[in-house]
Amino acid sequence: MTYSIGQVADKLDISPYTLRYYDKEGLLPFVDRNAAGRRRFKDNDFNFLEVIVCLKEAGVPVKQIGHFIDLCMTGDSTLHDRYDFLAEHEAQLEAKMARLQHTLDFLRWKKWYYKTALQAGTESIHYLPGTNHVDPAVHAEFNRLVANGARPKDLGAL
Amino acid sequence: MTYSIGQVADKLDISPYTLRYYDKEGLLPFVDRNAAGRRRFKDNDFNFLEVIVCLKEAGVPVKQIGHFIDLCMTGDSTLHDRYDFLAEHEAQLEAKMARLQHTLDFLRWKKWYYKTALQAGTESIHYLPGTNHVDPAVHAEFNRLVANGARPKDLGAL
DNA sequence: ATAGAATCTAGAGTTAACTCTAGGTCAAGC
DNA sequence: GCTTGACCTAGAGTTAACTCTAGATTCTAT
Repeated sequence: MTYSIGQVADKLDISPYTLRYYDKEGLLPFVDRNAAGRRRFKDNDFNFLEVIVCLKEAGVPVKQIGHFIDLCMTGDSTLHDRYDFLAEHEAQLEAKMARLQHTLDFLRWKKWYYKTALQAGTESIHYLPGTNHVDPAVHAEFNRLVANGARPKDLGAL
Repeated sequence: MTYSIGQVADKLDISPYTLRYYDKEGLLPFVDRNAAGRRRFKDNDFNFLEVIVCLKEAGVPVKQIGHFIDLCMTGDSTLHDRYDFLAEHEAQLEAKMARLQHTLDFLRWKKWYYKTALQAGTESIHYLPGTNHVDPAVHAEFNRLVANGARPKDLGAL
């Protein structure tokens, strides 16, 4: 069974333009061509495509993905490099997810900040008396609620 | 207490170029200037900067962050819009983290794939007999190990 | 007082990752 | 047989987010 570029594009929810661009950048050296020069993807190619999509989602630049594909095409002598490549990007992704968790925590505290302002009808309830400056005690109060067992995600819900 | 653009840049680990670019894009309307026209950041400005950095990390485009800052400068009439804005990006970030978790799972399965190939000295242990095509049973085997309680993160460790 | 560092603006340059255009070939349905 | 749509390449265009340059000004430390 083989697939045209359009069929692959539909399956992966990627445009044919993008697939050709990936090919130009060396990400798809495994794809066959028919007599007329059109790309014919095989079932096994989806194993590579899956990896490409995964690395893209992980934020790996196209050039580096191309390097990984090069390693794949070279054979068993590169197994260790391929392992290291994946381990490196696993670590980077773990670090990114930790950062995003902090970002999410912050977003939730700010949501609570606006929820309480909204309920009071004015943001000024959070200001130091006689200023437009946020009272640091407000964040401390939020943290206290969380420390007492409230879930950040719930605190911000209207 | 006020801070120069360079001091803020150091604190936030952002270049002064980038801060000026953000200003040009309307993200920093709250920053004062001294008599010579130089930016003077106040302590309270860090509340805004924190939000900007958070939204950037969450992947929100600069233009949209500018819109949020506009809402902030307008006053209490926009409290609901600001709440909705944060709620929307909270949801988007949650979705992104779920996708990244899948990506991480995939990366770990591939790491295990290469770990086992490495231990065998050849990737061909994963191929269907007489082909260069990966046996789908290999992924199934990994899933079985996970279902039996192994942690994906540990399975790939050398 | 003065040298060197930091800042200012306007605007040009860079980079990554697409995204599309032009001009042509190929294939499937009527 | 002919039309319509999918595909091809080469290369131009786009967009976001910086990043830097030039030329002028200002601040800081001797």
